[in-house]
Amino acid sequence: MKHKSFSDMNCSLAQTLEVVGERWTLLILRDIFFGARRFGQIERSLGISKNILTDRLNHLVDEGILERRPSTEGAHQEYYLTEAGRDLYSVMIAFMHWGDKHRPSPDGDRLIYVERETGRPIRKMSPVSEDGRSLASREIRAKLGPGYRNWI
Amino acid sequence: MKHKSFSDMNCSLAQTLEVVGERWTLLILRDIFFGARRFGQIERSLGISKNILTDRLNHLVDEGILERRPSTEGAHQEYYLTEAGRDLYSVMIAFMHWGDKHRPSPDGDRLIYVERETGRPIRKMSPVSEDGRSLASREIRAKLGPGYRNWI
DNA sequence: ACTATAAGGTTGTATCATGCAACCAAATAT
DNA sequence: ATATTTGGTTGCATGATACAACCTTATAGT
Repeated sequence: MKHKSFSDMNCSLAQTLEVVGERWTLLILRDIFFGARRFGQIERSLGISKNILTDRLNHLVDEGILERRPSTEGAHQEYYLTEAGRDLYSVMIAFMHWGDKHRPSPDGDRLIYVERETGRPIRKMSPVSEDGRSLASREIRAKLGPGYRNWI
Repeated sequence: MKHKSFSDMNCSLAQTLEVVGERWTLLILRDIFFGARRFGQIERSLGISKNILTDRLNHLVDEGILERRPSTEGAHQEYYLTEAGRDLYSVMIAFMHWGDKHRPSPDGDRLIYVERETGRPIRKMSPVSEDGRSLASREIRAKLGPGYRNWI
């Protein structure tokens, strides 16, 4: 009676949830996106149990999201995002923007994402047309692609 | 010894995870985005246990993501996305696109998201500058906003 | 009218995941 | 030489999930 796996679900959402869908995982990645490198930094920042953090970091390394590297100074390990890990930035920002809008702090946005070069805020995450227009959910439909095998 | 809550974490990501971060939740929303309205449709589509589906649907209604409405024909209930629910489309597509890229089907993309009007594919989800350029994660930084109270 | 079946759950129980405390070895600081 | 920090591992108690059984109401079949 194990927990059901999503990995046989021929669905890109299900596949992604197998990688980053567990409790704590996206919060760990948040810390690493914001500069955390070491086990103890993440542990203190989140108040997560050591064994859970160990499990999650190992899983993320196994899945190719993080890379574990020995520090150049000192004997500890450091965790770095791989390219696949950096590609999760869109997912993280989409979560952040939803929370900013629908579960706001009474004092305003907690973080503002800006272009590094110009300092100008980025757009709220949203689907975007080829030519750069933001699209609402009802302006979009899903077409079956070559990798489709039924669900629903 | 309850599971730790994220809701005192003054972080938009943590707040959003309290709403849609549990196992199954995003898959349930996927089905509803794709047209499912009834308990049984979702149950059969996902192979989820009835009691878990009941819990998740109630939670999503409580959180203002779904609206439960009696059917006009027949006596069953139907579930509809609220505006806050529809705003989760960005989150779902971001997950989907990551899975398409990094956990692909051998046969190609499973679903292709297109503009309803023109049929042209939308862009891959990515942060976008004010003037519509897609941005990589290293082209972005987070500034502290008025609602910031420390973590990390 | 009577029976069968489907929809939409609720309830119990077994197992998995999480939280917490205790412990530990190696490196660093005093 | 001793104490502390770091980065874990292990064991156990509790919460979450999976599954089967059951239940009520509504619809379908005869």
